[in-house]
Amino acid sequence: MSKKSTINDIAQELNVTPSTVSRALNDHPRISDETKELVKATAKKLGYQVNGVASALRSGRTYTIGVIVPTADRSFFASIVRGIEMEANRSGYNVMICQSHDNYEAEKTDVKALLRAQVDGIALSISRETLDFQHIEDLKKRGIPLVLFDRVIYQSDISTVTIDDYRGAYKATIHLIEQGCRRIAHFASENLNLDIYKERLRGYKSALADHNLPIREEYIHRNNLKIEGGRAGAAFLWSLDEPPDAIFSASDYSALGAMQYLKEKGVKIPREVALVGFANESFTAFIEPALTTVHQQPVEMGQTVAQLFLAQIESNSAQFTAKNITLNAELIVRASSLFGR
Amino acid sequence: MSKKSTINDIAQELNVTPSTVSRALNDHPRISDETKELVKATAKKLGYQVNGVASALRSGRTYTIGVIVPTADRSFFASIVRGIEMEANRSGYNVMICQSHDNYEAEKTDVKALLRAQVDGIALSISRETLDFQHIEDLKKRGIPLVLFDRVIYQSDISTVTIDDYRGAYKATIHLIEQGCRRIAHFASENLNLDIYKERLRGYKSALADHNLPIREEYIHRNNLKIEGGRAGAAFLWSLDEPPDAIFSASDYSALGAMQYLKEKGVKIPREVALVGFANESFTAFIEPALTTVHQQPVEMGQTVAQLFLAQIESNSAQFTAKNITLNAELIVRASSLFGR
DNA sequence: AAATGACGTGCAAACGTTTGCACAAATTCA
DNA sequence: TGAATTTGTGCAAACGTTTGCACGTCATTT
Repeated sequence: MSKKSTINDIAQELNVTPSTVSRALNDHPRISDETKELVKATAKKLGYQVNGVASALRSGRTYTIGVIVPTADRSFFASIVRGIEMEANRSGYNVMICQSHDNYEAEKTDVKALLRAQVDGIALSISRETLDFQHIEDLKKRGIPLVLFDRVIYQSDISTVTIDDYRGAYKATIHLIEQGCRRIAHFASENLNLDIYKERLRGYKSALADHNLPIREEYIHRNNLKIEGGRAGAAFLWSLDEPPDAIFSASDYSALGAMQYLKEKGVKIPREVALVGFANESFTAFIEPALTTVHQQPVEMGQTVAQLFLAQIESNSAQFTAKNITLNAELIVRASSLFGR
Repeated sequence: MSKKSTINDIAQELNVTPSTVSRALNDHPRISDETKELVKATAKKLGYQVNGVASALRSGRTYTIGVIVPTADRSFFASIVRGIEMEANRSGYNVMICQSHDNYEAEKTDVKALLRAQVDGIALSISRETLDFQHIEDLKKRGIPLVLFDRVIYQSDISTVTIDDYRGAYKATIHLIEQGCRRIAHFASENLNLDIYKERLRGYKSALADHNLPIREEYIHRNNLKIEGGRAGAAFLWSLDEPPDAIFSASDYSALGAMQYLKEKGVKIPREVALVGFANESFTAFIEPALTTVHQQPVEMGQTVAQLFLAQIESNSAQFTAKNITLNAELIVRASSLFGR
């Protein structure tokens, strides 16, 4: 009920001007400590709450950073968001989260909504469906601070944070080779417009090449990297004359799909086939056998995104040079890849 | 770079006043179709984007609804958020998501941040740690439209959306009894300040009573309902002279913990003990045996929250009576509860 | 032909802050 | 002691919209 109070109410109460109140609340150096105390006390007394909208309109800064993720319910993205939040909050920024649900149109709508809300900048992980990057270039043109993460495109003036997908995939494949696997299949994304999947494929191929193993095209199965994709992939591979003895999947979900299919078929994991996923989704530790996977340091990624972002904002944007940061990818060995056991 | 354009720019371009432009853009009935066309065309030409902040300041409405969830990376909450988003977007509202991480202080901070952002209302699921509800009453006093969901407190003037935890728990327990289980244990929350856990406990007890089964206090284990809690609970139960032949856990996570412990101990599930969880987290379908659980209709819950909320906003708040809506809980039977097999 | 009403637009204030500039009082410096 | 500087506050404009009120121009009604 109690009508919201404004700095004017405080000003009246104390017989000073709104300017003084504003400065006092913002700890302006030219305001006496005495006045500050008084102002803050009455502010509390009146239950004053700064009107962020008014403040944003005048100052041009909302202290809000917009984050667009494909989906917030994957532990990978959830952790990134958390990392961003942690770091942003420390500097007094808030985070506004939008989900694209891996849909191009939704991604564009989200961008619009965030611009409408006048966020101070946008952190974005590109949806899988997105093929046209005009909306991203528009952001750049408008001078909106922008950081891409994980699913990025490389462009001279755009900052990015990614993990080393290439080395992650390389490590995973090497691990399988070391376990004695020789016929290693790979689940790749059906559309390779996103670099992350290209890189994972490249890492896989390099590892094979470095160990003089042939790259057999029929072992590279492109699917949607979801559970069904993995099932389909496994079904295809086990229809071959010579099925693989290992699968390195570019996604935990398709690895899970394969695992389900193979179990149903009675193929023993990891005795007859070793499995490695990618992303360290939380379920990978719960399933049986537990899935070996590549950890992507999502919290650190989020923190890095926020740091880059804040740096970009503080450095009055004019002469900010885009940075491309790559984080380490770490192999987490669990039961599913211990071939032969 | 291109400086943001405003309605003034459009006005100048067309030799009309900003008022006309504003009205044209908002499809005011008194503006001629001709003018509307013109205005919208030049708006597009200039790449005009409404400044939501300015609009919000003047109109007092941000068309943003704030949502506070304990954590966004549980599929339960993620789905609720999605439901809210769907419904809100349809009415032109945006959603601002905050996570309390089940922490009381963070919850209060989130509320402040949302108020600062002048959201049109708040949807909140109370953190597990929250024992003091002053901040919620403050919201009510300030006249902020408020809807609580899932983890709620009942108060005459606050709208809530919950599922029927009592009947969900009752169904789950009955199911176990029908499977032939007679010594059914329960994992309850260690602090019962949240009604949902009280209700689940009550449903469990009622089901036992209705079938003339004794309620044995040593079979009711209170823990944090996380994985460790479930492990501890199972460890305790299997230290008893007569371990149970079923566990109905108030949470999927503690059910998982119990499952892990029991597997390690060599207890066969569901041959020797049946297991039922609560919430239908996504991993429950993936683990082995797949976990029987209670589905909470989170998307519908989210949609309902949004609807209640919008109704509350549109009905110029003055005479809005709080509603308490309860959704159905549905038992999803999977392998883990098929006792004896 | 005068009165009425609908139509289309303009005027100007308002939303609650922030902030450049100005200015008086107090303090410091030479 | 006078000048220069610092300190503390006020004035008023500005941020980009929205919106109540007013007003002129038509078409319609009586």
